[in-house]
Amino acid sequence: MDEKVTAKPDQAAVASPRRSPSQQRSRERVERMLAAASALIAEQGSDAMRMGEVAERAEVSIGSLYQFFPDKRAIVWALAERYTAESQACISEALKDVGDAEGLKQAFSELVDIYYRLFLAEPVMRDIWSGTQADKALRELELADSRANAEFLVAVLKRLRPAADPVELETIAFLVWQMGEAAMRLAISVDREEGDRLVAAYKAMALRELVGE
Amino acid sequence: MDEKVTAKPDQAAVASPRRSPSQQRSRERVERMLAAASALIAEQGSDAMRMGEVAERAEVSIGSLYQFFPDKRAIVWALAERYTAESQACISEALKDVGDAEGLKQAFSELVDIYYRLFLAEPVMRDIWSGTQADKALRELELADSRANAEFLVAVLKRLRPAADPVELETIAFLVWQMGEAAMRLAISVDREEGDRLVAAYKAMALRELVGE
DNA sequence: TCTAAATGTGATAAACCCTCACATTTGCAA
DNA sequence: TTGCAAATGTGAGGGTTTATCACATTTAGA
Repeated sequence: MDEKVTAKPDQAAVASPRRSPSQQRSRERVERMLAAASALIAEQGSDAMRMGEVAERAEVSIGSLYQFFPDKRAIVWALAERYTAESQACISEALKDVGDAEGLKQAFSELVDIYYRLFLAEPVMRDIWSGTQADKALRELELADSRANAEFLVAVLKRLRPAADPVELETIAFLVWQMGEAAMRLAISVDREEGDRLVAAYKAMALRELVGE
Repeated sequence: MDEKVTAKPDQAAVASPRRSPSQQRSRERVERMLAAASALIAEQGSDAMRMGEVAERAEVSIGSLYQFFPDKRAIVWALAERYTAESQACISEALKDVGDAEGLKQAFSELVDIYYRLFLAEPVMRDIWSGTQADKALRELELADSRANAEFLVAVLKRLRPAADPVELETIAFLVWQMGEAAMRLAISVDREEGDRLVAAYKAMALRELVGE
């Protein structure tokens, strides 16, 4: 037989640093690499980002880049992970003290606004979440993130509607959250005016789902 | 100065056939190319699809491939366009005779089911719409498609709620439609049971938006 | 001071996409 | 039928990019 077994690149493989920087020196260099990548993504998008450019801008050899990141996707992934960690903290904070329907309305509404502004202002985040669907590792990160955020919502919902079926609450929260991300992506890819309308419509729809009516 | 002006590939450029096949012979060959591409995408995804493989499987030289498609994305785009044309016809058909709220409920519900089954069964469509965000031409195609489909919905809504603000109806229809696509993408990337729940939840949410409550 | 581990380097292999100069086939007017 | 221009077909090779690896340098700590 002797089939070609060229080991197709396993897209699912976790994109973790191939070597974690243990010395101060290398930790700083890794920061520079990430900063360079971030800047390049902001300028041209992650697809057009070239490993050589990242190395050059970080004042590092291409070899050093691959010392800490197994491949190109791993760099994007590392940036995405930072964003998710940050935003989860923010979301958890915003929702943790919600006690009644009115409070949820307030908090959720603010959260949507914050996210929208973030999407409008952060080219890197925008680019990364756009490419999310094409990359298995990124998609999984986003799903996990979305589930975690939905969990914060579920906690609130359980307090507000203790009689409701937990599975249904989970489903609704997860769906509402994912739709929010979809709405943001949509909103930023049309003109500003329509985007605003779409976000407002989403907000209304989501609140109807979350607090009953 | 003498900057490098390597003409970054203009991702926005329309991906139309570089030469339309005018003879019967070449039209058949183009069909073979598309069929080969479709099969390869089904097997490994459009990202992993190699132009050489497409040519080989279509029993055509690599040069012939590029005679009719300016680049790799153009092949994917051509397949995507076929799908949208087909599905638009189906959607238009399903919605055209809707006269009252109950009819809309019925028709929309069936439409969602059909789409869901399609997403579950069609690896090619799935892959193409997944990659949609990363490719400008594809994103535009999907947006245009979504708008067109939303238009069918708007037509129905205008009949059912003649007093409502047209702009708001447009917004709602567009949003509901886009969320449907997002819900499908989400549903197929989790296990079947949860996927079913999510689609059902989406359906309920969408109907509440469309027919009032 | 000395050594093993950590880190740094860049030429180069490997994989792809796409072009181009040239060959072949087709449609059709004379 | 013949001749010819347009359409179509071909695949070796150019150019770009990702990623590797053998070797050089630096660091931590015994």
